[in-house]
Amino acid sequence: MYKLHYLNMSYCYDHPRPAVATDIVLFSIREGRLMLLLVKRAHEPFAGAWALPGGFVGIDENLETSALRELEEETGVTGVYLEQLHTFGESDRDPRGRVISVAYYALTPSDRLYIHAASDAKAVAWFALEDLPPVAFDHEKVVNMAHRRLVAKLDYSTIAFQFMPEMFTLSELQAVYQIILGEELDKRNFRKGVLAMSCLEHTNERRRNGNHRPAQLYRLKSPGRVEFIK
Amino acid sequence: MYKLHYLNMSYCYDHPRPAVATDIVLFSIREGRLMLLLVKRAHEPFAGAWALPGGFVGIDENLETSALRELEEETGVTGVYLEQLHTFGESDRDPRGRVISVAYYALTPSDRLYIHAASDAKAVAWFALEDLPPVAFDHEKVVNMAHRRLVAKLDYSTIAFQFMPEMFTLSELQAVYQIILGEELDKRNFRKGVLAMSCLEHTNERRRNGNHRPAQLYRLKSPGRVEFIK
DNA sequence: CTCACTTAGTGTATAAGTTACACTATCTGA
DNA sequence: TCAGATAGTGTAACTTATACACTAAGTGAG
Repeated sequence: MYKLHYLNMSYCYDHPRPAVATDIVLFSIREGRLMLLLVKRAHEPFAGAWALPGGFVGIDENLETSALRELEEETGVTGVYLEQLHTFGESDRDPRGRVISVAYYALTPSDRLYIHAASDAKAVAWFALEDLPPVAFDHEKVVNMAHRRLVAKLDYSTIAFQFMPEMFTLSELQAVYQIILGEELDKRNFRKGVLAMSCLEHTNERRRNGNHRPAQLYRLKSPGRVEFIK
Repeated sequence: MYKLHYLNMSYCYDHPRPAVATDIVLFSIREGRLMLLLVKRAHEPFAGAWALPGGFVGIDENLETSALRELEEETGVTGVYLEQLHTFGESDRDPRGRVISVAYYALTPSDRLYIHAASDAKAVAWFALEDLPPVAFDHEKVVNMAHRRLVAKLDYSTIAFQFMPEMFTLSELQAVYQIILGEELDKRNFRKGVLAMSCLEHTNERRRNGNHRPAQLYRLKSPGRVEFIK
């Protein structure tokens, strides 16, 4: 039976502490599919297996900072939209000992992705969500929760805009929604819906590609990537 | 600049680790108000100040277990509904050093509350949410997030049922919603709504108190306290 | 230069869901 | 038996969501 006292620091010094890590589920839309970024582990345990990018939190490092740093170190990806997902702390989730993982999910537009294996990750690659390889630790659980959160937030937030580049057409935006939701949406209702949020403004530019009418380019109204409804 | 490797355990042993704690925001409806449980701190820092119940996580202890244990040790309260809220990890949130806190919120019906100051808490007391004393650390932020979450979940989940005793009348349930939302609800629409969820069944018992028509008693349909929509 | 092709862009009628609203029912206690 | 108190019930108006088909504006080939 534990006999710990609340914020009695003697416990802090006298007892072994769990390690604290961050893990990141980075989503992006690529090749018309919802994909996420995995790194190939170089070391035991699970050496050679795919896993979420992540790593241990520095003693004076904020959690978000840690997540962004690990992501950059292992994959070279920066400038993503980041949100905390859940903290996974089952005492047996890491075979080497107690590791508590604060999981984040991140979103990035498809045009801002250059990735490279770095740090001690052997390789970095994008995988379609519905076609994941086996992953290390409890990372499948983390990925599933991140996906459920993403789908849920599509309905009541503007989170999907984080997948879009600076300027985009309404058809492109609709395609993103359809990919994440896995269903077709009605074009007119979709446009009515997103314009009713009144967080889009149309630029004076158009996208002309292919032998057809060029599409109006839109951007987010308020400067920066704002989320209006949490 | 950090040079940490992902799950390279050498980091774990070579570097100082943050302490990990759990904090619990326990809500209940009392005296017609939404209240939460605070403990008076016995030790520095913030000795004598009110704070959320909580404490350090044991090295082999699951996070939920830790939260429930701390709650019981410090306040005597058991058997609550518990859900993870958020993990607070700002590097300066505790004056003594790095403490990462996994915050939970908990709900309990008003009839199952016996509280007593225990462990090294000087005192334990319920406070109305809109009339909180100054609280230690970043606990005000934690409380605010817990409250927002609670209000948000009223709309799309059956979480409010966790405030109810085994059997309750629809008027009592409506009162709970009104207290949490801070607004009056239409009686007929409310009853239509909750009955449409079809997770209530009416018992054959009635509550007769006061000089008026007795009310039908309901209970949750499925055994246990189930939440249907996460 | 015009025609075939491709995607962009637009409005309306119906269905579904939400809101507003007032009276009768049933019990207690004087 | 009557006054007082809370329980319990339905409907019409309004708002929101859904289903649905054609015209517009480019490109490129013949």
